[in-house]
Amino acid sequence: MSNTSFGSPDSLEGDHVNQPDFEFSDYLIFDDWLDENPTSMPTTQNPVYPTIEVDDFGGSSTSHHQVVLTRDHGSGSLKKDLGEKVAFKTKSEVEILDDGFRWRKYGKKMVKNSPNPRNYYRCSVQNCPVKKRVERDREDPRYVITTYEGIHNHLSPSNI
DNA sequence: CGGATTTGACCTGCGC
DNA sequence: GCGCAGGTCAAATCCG
Repeated sequence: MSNTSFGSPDSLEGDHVNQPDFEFSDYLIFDDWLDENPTSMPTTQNPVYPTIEVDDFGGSSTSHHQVVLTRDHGSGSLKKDLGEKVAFKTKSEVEILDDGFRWRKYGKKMVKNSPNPRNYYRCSVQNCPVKKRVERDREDPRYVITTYEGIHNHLSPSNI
């Protein structure tokens, strides 16, 4: 897969399009953060869209992450949710960010809401029910919206 | 050879 | 009841 259609000359780092250093587990801290701020707990009635700026990723690039935590745990919900549902909005040229886990793409779909295709990934670990949805922002193709669904059953890919 | 990727088809839920 | 949109599967293909 050598699709480098997004190889824009406006490279953030010049060489490394894949941040090889940062631990994606850092993102998961946001979930804890939410847990400690129940007053900020977003609901289906009052969604909260906190914006977190991370300017120390790998120490070489500045990234802005908008975190949208969705707790669609309504008692009347007919859908069965795998657990947590977290959406990240990340400024990146590539959608395949090295978050430390191994993902296997299992689908691609063109969504009506966006001119860009939406990609579906699943954690390569068999026990892991975690799914990931990646799509580009409709208004800002430079941004990638990543939605995680579920919780990893394993500590880290290194522990497989 | 094994694992990952691709792409179209199929299935399900929801709205009208 | 029908159509649309989103989500998932699975066979074929490619790469390391």
